[in-house]
Amino acid sequence: MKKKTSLKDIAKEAGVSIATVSYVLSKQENSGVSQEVSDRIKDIAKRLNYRPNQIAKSLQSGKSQTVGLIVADISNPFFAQIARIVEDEAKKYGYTVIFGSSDEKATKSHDLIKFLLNRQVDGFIITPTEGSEGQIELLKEQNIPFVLIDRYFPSIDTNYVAIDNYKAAFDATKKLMENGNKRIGMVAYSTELNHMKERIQGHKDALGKGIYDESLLQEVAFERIVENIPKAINNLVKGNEPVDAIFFATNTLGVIGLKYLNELKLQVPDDIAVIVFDESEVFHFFYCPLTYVKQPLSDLAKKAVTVLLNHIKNPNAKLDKVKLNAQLVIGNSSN
Amino acid sequence: MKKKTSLKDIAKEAGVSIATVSYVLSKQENSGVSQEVSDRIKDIAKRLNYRPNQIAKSLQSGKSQTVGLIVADISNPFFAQIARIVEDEAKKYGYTVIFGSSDEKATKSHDLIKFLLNRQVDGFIITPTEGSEGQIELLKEQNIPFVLIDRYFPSIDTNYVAIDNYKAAFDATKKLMENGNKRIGMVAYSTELNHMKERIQGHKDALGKGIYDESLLQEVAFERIVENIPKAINNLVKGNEPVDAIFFATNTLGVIGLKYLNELKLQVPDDIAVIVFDESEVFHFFYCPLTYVKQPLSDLAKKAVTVLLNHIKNPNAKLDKVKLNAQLVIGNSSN
DNA sequence: CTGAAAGCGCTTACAG
DNA sequence: CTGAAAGCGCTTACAG
Repeated sequence: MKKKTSLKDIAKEAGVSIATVSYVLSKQENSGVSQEVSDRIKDIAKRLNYRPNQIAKSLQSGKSQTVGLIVADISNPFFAQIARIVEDEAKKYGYTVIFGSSDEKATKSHDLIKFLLNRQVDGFIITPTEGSEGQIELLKEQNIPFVLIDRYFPSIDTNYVAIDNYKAAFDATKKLMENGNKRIGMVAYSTELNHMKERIQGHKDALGKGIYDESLLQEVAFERIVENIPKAINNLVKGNEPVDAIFFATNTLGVIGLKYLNELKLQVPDDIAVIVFDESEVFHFFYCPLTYVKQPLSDLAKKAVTVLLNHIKNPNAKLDKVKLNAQLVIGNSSN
Repeated sequence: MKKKTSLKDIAKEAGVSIATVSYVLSKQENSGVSQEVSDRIKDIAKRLNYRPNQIAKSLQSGKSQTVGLIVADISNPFFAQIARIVEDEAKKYGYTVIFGSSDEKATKSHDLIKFLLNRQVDGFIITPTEGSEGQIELLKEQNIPFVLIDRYFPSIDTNYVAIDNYKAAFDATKKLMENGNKRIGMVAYSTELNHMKERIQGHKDALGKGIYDESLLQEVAFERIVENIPKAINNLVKGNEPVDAIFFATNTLGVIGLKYLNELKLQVPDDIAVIVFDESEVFHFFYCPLTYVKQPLSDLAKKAVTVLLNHIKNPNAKLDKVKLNAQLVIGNSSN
């Protein structure tokens, strides 16, 4: 097991001090080391396959050049896509990303934050879970840079990058109305998280006081989607007043919901019109083109990184509250 | 911006040395610090919200308690799932995971390895890309613990955890034959990577000398799948001797392929029988249940972590070469 | 039962 | 143009 080569090794070999080697190798052009010595050091470094120890640098600088990414579940394609973009974007600026999955549980998210804080991450990108307000407040108090993504807490003054969910849901429902649908149901998650509340409100307001009634909104719990989505859909399509259309509030809800509509032999869009929030590969696979609310995922994630790095650099920067617009897309956007 | 509290702060507050605080807080029961002092230190640590600096620990110990996970693309659900399992499994043992996506490019993979090596990862879990043999050899030479996952190089003696791809493909094709199909085509990636070679060979051998002919194998390049899969399928179904069945060598190929079969109005399985290597949510969505080769993804990823951590602990452990069996699953395995 | 000291690999004023 | 020294936050023999 060869030892890794350190500055000390190079210094010994070159017959100079560690400091000199450090100056040369950290490319401070103005270091004022003679060309001859500089070249010799660089040669030796290359020959010995020198790799700077980022850990030591971090300890010295107090900066780990690392960001923590906390998502609900990295295996969910929505978050996996975000992770990928964050990865690429962070790498551009020399940052590494460490990720963790909270499973929508506040306790897990709290553990993750502590774990990553021990790891000295310079900042966080977080999709906050329900009930995690306390943790977020704590990060604020400790002046740890972070940005919330996808969701945020209106009650807490933080950086965030999100979609204008109200408008997106409003537009989607209006679209269904324009197409002649009267009763438009919605399948949503039952949660206090504001991104969901906004989507629900958008749907409600689009329909308007006269038309909207409570039975049009079907909420299902995160943990029980497979069992409860069919129930929700039955409530919408099998009552006295079956709906003409359904608006699914997320990708996952849409996947499972459409699968169930298939089982019911309900044709989309002939029997029932459907709009799904979010677009995923899965839908490109459906027997007919769907309409979705397409989130600008790439912009969302890139912006989150930009905002975070800016706040890491400049702790006193004023907070960024970014809302991006989603788009209604008919058919697959990749086509 | 409050400074983070360090051992020094606690020591000062408690009126003891840093060493004593360190002993108490690292829970060496046998440290021999008096109960009274120990309690006082713990109180102060709690009050000051002490969080050990993992970076400093790492520098001291030479171990970062971090593993590098290099996959082809974290946004691909197959790898995202692996990432999730690796995350959970690694966390159990106190390890953090840093991931990176190679996009199946050897240069990117090489850069990632160097980047993560600077970060002092204790070891790697890698899905090697075509042409990355050199990098893998280098890791070996430097005695850096690593395990290859999903694929490996038969020519290099390394740890790996993979599927018995030959058997899986052989069984899948045999299954199609049992069901009465004669001409069975295969859509595969064009690559030298052995997992693909083995799948191709399994298909070939199952059909046997008499039946197999070159035109049954359609290979498409990683970079051009969207354009080339339709071509490949046309070759299979529109020639003089159209195939009865198609075996898709991966999940992604299956998704795009089935979508195209749909466009051709070919019914599965009535017009054509299909088996897809790998199972994903996407298929649960298809209008009829499919048959797939189901990889034990969870076991695969867990095993990879176990193997890696074992080799980190015990650098002289003999190499682990693990092949797991895939299963033929009819319909959705989650039902 | 407790502390002084060295060291992990690096950077950065400061002095010469 | 170059080096000695201090320090980042921690651990760990060693001495007392």
